[in-house]
Amino acid sequence: MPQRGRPRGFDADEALERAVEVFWRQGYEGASVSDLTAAMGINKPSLYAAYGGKEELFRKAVARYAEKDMAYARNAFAQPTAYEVVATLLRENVVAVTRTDRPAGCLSIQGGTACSSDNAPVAGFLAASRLAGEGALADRFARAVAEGDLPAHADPVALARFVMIVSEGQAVHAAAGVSREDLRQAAEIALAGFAAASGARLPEQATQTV
Amino acid sequence: MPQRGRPRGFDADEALERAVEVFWRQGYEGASVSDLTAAMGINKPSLYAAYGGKEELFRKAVARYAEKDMAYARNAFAQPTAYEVVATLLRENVVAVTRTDRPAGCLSIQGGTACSSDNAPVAGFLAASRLAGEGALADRFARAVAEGDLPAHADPVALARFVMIVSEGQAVHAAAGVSREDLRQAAEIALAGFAAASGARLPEQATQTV
DNA sequence: CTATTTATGTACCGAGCGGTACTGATCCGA
DNA sequence: TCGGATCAGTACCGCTCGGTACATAAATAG
Repeated sequence: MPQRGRPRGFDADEALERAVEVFWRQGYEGASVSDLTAAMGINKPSLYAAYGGKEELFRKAVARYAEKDMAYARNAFAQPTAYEVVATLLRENVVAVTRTDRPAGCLSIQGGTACSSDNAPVAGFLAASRLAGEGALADRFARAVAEGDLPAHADPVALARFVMIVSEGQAVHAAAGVSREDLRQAAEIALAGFAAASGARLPEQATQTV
Repeated sequence: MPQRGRPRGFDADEALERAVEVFWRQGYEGASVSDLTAAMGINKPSLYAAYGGKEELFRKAVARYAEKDMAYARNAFAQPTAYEVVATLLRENVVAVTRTDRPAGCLSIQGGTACSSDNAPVAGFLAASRLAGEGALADRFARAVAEGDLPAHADPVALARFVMIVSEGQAVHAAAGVSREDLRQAAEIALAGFAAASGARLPEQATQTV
């Protein structure tokens, strides 16, 4: 179907990308519509016509973030063993939250853990999406138990929770300015903890020490 | 020195306590001055006269929070061994971020990890205070190395970072509504990781498994 | 008593918020 | 070339923001 009417004067996908960065840096409440339109290079009515409003734009931004900036997580899930899943997840998470071409931390947390009662749905939406990722990881660990890759007594849900907690802590730390190398050390300690607590089969020799 | 002029019609300390809860639940930016005065039971001019302004009130609220709600941390630091310091810290942190008589999570994170550029000092202040706690923990671990309680090759700074990362993740998770018991499991995994990675002397038998 | 000092409560300030009405500009199809 | 459709830009909406002026109430000092 050919286009009808005047064509859009900006790239909606690229403008959304700019919005991602503003929300990431300033949070949902800290990002004003004026901040957003300035970064996106458009006017307010264009924002409302193309995305529906501030909250809808935020949800679209989070979706884009999950697809582009969290791609490493899907890659991690595809690793053959639970240990390698966690190793990839934690190490790649450290890289993701400390990219120099991106705001520090993670949009899912920077977006807002707390907010005014008016915006409570936003914080709830972010929390739910984080917990959804945790559920997917638990499913992956359950598969590992079924495959004998994790021992039968391992608790997939508890292990997934631990890994996500570490990831979230890494993101908070990164937002505070902690360096990639410093976070890497912490990731290795967490990985050792995972190995010790889960009884996971290790790829090489022993757990690392700091 | 006797009082001069009309006496204050409210308890400044109790009102500050109410402000702590509002900031904790809604974050710095999400808490409007009207929200605060309503919860504190005072009018705006009283707030400005007694505390100086919104940002000053927030700083006083954080100070009060650190003194009252983080008392468990000072208790943890006084434990005799590094392992017990971490065990107390992580376990008590789980309790602190899931109190039913308090907002979920931790003011230091709920207060705001990201915010508008106008309020950047607030986020920076919170990040700095978290990292200060991490430094204190690193000092405690350094003492443990000196005392032979941690092996000489243990890295106090890296270990402290790991523990704080887990604490922050626990707070984020708690704010998302995860239960105390669920967080406890994660704390035990982290503790096992600390033991495995640090080579700390354990109080009893072996590391726990989930 | 009056004078002084401090707190309270109302009413208000300029500024910015999220969101929109309206006027033109720019494309398509007929 | 013209009509319908969609977008762009300005200018504005009501509302709330953080913060304050001002008049009044309640205490002490003399």
